[in-house]
Amino acid sequence: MTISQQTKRTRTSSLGWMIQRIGGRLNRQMEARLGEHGLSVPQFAIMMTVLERDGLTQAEIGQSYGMPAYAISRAIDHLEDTGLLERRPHPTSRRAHTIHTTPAGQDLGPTLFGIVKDVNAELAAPLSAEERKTFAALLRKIL
Amino acid sequence: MTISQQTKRTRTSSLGWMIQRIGGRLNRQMEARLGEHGLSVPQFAIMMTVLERDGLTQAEIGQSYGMPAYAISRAIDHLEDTGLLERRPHPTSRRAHTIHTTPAGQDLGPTLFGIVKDVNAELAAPLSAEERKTFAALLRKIL
DNA sequence: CACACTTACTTGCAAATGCAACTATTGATT
DNA sequence: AATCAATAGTTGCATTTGCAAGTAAGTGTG
Repeated sequence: MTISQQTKRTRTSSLGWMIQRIGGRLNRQMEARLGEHGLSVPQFAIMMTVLERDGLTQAEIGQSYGMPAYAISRAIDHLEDTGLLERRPHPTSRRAHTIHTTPAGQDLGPTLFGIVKDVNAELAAPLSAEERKTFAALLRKIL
Repeated sequence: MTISQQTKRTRTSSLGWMIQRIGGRLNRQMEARLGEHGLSVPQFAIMMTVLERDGLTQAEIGQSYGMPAYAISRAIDHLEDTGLLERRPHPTSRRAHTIHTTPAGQDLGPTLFGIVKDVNAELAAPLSAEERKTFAALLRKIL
């Protein structure tokens, strides 16, 4: 087999390659939609985490999304600047902060859910209801 | 339903969210493995494309991977510096280049295939042979 | 309580990225 | 042939990212 054929085979049969391409497309779509509200994808991820559970520390947010501490730190800087989140002193530890949504942050929730819903609908469009269930189950196994 | 529950639901039931997380993990694994050979993920993608078909123009490479022209331009700068690829004048157009592997670039092929194979094996590990086929078919539909 | 060790978070700096503007061709229109 | 638009590729500049080092606070051990 030639190198060319082998490469093509490696690429077209690779689960990872396909996931990366789909992920890239997804990312661009999310960036486009979130950009309208001045949010980046990492900022959005943090917003979702804090909307789900108010009062987490930065370290806890990082763990829940697999994001390095410095990225959390800087993303929250921005989110505080734009008034969507706020840092408050941790009740028992003086070095930690707890992170809370502001009213404006709360208000943004439904918009964010809507974006996720739209992007997912577009993603899943080529699949039947049955296939979507199967696909979700397989993703959950891998995750 | 509270905002918290709604957020959790949005996150855990979202195909896109899961794909993003898997994609991120995949990316970190590839970065770690490729880093040993001084390659970034985009550089790797270009190497694979050129190994598959020698003599493409930069624009063609960009289309085949959905990468903007400036990224191709700069990635090839690096790949030329490290001696894996080379630009040659296009036979009919004086503004385009054709991109070719050097002997060193050819030699790297098998290593790259090996990395893709390893990372994919790890990714697919939680799935049975049957499930892998199903998963690949579903990914192909969405791609 | 002094010591080293870990944890929580921040920040300086270098490299990577994205956008928009740029040069140089080529193609299309008249 | 002269003009205008589109294409191929590059580059300056601002923002983002990642690493490594920094500060400050908490933990554990003798």
